[in-house]
Amino acid sequence: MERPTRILDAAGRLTIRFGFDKTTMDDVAKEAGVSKGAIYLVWQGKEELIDALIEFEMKKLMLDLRRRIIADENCDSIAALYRQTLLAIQQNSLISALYTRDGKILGDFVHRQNPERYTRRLLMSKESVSAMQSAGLLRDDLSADVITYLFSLMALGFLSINSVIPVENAPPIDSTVGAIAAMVESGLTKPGGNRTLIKDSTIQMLDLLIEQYEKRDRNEH
Amino acid sequence: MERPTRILDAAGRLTIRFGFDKTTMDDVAKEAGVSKGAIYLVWQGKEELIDALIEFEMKKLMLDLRRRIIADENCDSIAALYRQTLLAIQQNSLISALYTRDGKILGDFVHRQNPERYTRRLLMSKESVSAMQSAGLLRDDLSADVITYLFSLMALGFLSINSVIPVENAPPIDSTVGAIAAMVESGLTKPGGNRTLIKDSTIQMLDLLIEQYEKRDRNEH
DNA sequence: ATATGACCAAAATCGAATAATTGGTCAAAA
DNA sequence: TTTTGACCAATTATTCGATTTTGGTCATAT
Repeated sequence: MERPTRILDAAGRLTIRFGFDKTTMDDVAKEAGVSKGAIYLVWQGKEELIDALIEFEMKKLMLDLRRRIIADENCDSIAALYRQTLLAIQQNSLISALYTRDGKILGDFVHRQNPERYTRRLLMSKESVSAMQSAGLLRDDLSADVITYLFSLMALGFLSINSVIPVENAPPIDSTVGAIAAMVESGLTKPGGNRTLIKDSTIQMLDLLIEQYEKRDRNEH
Repeated sequence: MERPTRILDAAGRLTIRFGFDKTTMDDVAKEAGVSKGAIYLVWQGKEELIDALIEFEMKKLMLDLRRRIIADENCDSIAALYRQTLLAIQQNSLISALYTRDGKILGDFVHRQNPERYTRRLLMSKESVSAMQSAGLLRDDLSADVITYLFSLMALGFLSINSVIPVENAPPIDSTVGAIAAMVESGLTKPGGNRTLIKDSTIQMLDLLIEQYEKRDRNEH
């Protein structure tokens, strides 16, 4: 594994355990098995390292989501897509924390910086929802804005509910996301419509995003 | 207005503004226009006052919800019921904070006490969901547990999303709850079924709960 | 009977001085 | 050239006594 990647990996591990605040450059260096100076050979400072870490995790998320969608042969509906998206985000503690604004992980760090910088909206943008409406895949008696908001709201609830209802009282994750997907399927999508392209076009979009991350990586070194 | 009620009112106002921690007994007395001793004539201490405040707000919530359901002549579906519930909770800052575990309002106080004491599960219990399934009102291909969880999860998302997406970027509340209700209607409920009793039986249940609060009030003084 | 607010002990807060840690650098080592 | 880790200024954490605030009481006033 490349050295910068090893460093980001270490930074990620420590950030999930201790949060941005309590993770020091020294810790990262030690965890990655390199000297502190080595970090500064790649990034300008802690802020740049964290930015890179988030990009790194976003890229990991996109790759994971891509893998999931390809593996799921029934992934030909928006509901199924949404379900894989939820599962992928939930697996990535850092992006999850970023999305739910988990104070434990974000700490004061993001608050001191421009907090807007550390918000991720993730897929299901207004534009794509709008496009899916036009394609007859989503019900169109609700505005694209509201549907997008609904997707965000359910994701937030799903990702943060375990701090309100302890996991031992919660149903298994699979049945929860399954139920969300079932509700979305019959509650937000439109029967019929041309579904054959959903999977392919989503993967294409993911490829585009992943390509962008890789291009940025190359430019920065 | 009764004096204990005036005190609870003052306590509520201050708690919403400053949280449990920063609200002192002196402040409450001053805000209520009574002496500090007067509070201790009614309650044993701060903890008891806060407990009473929460009961008080829960009762207000129930009364408000009752009023809403009666006023809404189309309130003959679970979706419509859920919608009024969300609106009612959202209007009550304190219960809302309790539900979402808003650290800003709860402060260290509830953490020092038994935190379980300060969690409210609110309507849509497993039992009532199960009953509605038996009555053919909710789809039964999803377990009552999961549907209950879904209701909790959406409520949590709805009540806490404004700290993730700023209100200026959010759709109006009415259209949001409207969309949630629409999604629940076609995504979780079953077409047909005997709806005529939904409204009446819910009001009956609320009356029972409200009666319990009033009985407890009478016993305590 | 009822209500008050001065009063008290305990807890929280402040402030300044001290100690420890942190992000970042760079001369020296590899 | 590439990498290191001792080093530094600056920020942050800690200590601890002084001060203030807080929850709670009760002799007194109404």
